Amino acid sequence: MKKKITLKEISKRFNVSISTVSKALKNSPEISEKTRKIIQDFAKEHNYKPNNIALSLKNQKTKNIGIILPEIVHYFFSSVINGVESYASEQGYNVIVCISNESFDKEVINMQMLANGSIDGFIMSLSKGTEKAQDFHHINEVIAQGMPVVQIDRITEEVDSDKVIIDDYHGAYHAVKYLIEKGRKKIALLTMPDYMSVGKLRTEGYLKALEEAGIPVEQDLILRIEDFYGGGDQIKALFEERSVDAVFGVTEFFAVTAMNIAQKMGISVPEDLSVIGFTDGIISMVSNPSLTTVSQHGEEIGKTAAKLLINRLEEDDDSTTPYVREVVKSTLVTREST
Amino acid sequence: MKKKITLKEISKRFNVSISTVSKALKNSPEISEKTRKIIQDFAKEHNYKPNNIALSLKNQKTKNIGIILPEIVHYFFSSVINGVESYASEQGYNVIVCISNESFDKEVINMQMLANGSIDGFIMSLSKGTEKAQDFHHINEVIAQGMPVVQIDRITEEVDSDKVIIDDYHGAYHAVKYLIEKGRKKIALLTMPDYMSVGKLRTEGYLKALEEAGIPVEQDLILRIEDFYGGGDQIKALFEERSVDAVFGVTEFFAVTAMNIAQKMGISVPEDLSVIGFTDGIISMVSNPSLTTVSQHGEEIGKTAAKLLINRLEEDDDSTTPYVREVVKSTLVTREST
DNA sequence: GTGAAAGCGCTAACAC
DNA sequence: GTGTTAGCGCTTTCAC
Repeated sequence: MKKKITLKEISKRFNVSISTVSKALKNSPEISEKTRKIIQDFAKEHNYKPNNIALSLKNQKTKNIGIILPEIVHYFFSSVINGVESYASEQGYNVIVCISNESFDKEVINMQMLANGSIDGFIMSLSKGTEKAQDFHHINEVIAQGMPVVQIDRITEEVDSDKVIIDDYHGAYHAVKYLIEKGRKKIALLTMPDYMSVGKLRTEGYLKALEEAGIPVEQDLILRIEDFYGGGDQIKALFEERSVDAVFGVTEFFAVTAMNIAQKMGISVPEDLSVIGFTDGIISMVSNPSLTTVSQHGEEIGKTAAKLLINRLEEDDDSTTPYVREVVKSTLVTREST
Repeated sequence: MKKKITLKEISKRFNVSISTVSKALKNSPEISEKTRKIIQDFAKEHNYKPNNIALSLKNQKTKNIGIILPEIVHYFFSSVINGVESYASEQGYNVIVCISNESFDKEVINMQMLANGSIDGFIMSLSKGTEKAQDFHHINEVIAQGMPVVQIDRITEEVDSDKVIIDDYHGAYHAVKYLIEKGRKKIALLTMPDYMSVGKLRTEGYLKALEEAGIPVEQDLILRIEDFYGGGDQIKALFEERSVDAVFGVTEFFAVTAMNIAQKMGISVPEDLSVIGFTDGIISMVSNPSLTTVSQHGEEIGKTAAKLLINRLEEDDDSTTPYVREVVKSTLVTREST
């Protein structure tokens, strides 16, 4: 078996027209049994497969979906891809992955590149840069061009589209409430700057839980960490200056970092300090002690988003299903750190 | 700005032919300055961009590269994607990601799906199933069809292609040698079954280091773990039955698991037990104590593979550059666990 | 300076 | 039962 074979070549081989071959391969009753058979046999033997590009051009659909994420070396996002990929491939779709690296510019370029026919629709989570800039024109443009977009996790209400999120607010609220029920009172919050949508919501959940329990909010127990893979110094300073009996980190990384710093300072976890993180990834499972976390169910988010997008792609063009907002429930996975 | 606009529509708008528009947009001197200007202005205003699919069909190249990996929720593989994506997007290529989930069948299906015109070439790492089955016909077939393949990490010599690997053998050898130099003598090996190419090589490196130091190999210090995210029971049994003063795990996960089990049994790391893992991921950084590892430089592997592939795609079809084998050096990153 | 036509690979309505 | 034709969007050669 060599080079891919085309309808044209098969048609030449048997001195018939291209359309005869096409029909024969599709088992059309228009074609005589005999002709069908020889053509099908030949095609099988030469492993004929229709060219995807030609089909895309003809059908005006690529059967590709684009997914744009801020980063990929991160448990949550890679499990999202996993979910998207698994549902998409079941449905005969391929997944084109672009990484914005948290950069607004790269996000814009990626979108424009893919929007020129390479894909049928987008699944995306906003980059840090985009959330900071609050500029969403690139997303609204592709939507205006008739290309469906499903926003996930880091979303904006400035763009009208399907959305899949977790209940960040309630997830955080329940985690902090759990700490309070365990008798903790001086609960530190390790969060992101407020322009990050998810950081803001999780912070609000924290505040709500404290308020409800009648615990006064102390601003110096709240650390806003700019660098998602940093914060060590700030955390250390906090432990040195204040007495703290629990930590709620809005990422897995923040929580584990806090736990390690505490242990090095002789603070034992969970006896002296309870720790809860967000994102139930591998880090949480292998940390020592293992980390109690709010599980984000990334794979389910990905699957849900893919389902929403593909449904929309397969429905009639003129149908005008309203946009939906799916909320995937987070769950508290308790382990040794609390 | 609405629906994507085509050359045809522009041509109608100005009552010129399609080819005139095409040339005008390409700034061809054949077209009068005046015509060029009005067409270009109109195109800019309507945000005209040529349709990628049409270009692909015309040029017989898609500017997409396919990457097939056994899994993605894994630091090494996601950093490989990162590397591939970053180089590819610099060069104007998109990346289509497929996940075989360690399954032979899914690997075959993915390859065939992509090979029908969706991409120009492959980057791939063999699934566990494929290594077990030792069946590589699907790969040889796409190569026979003229589609370049770059194998990375988990490779086979049964397929003649470009390859990018790390020096698994030497990486393991140096890690174990390091343990020996630290005075360790009863060094356990946590490895994969031998049909996994990388597991086999790392095992050989371990054996070589022992041999060189004159330390007899003890088979019951060698654990072959079938489940890449398991092995806890086997490890526990080992620690209970034998006295061990060091552990070399061929994955980060094996090493951290061993470390945690040891600590729970009251064995202190690194005093009583030194631990080294493979793959320098986030787990290693946040474990407590942090883990000494053999860094695999996934991102560099991805970048190198992408470079190799794209170079081959852009060279003349008839040029016959011999296949190369790039070896990315692994490095030992020492941390608290040794 | 502009346009017609062929071709990339495929499908489908319509002839014969 | 088989073939012709047009068309998806674009490029490019060749005519005018």
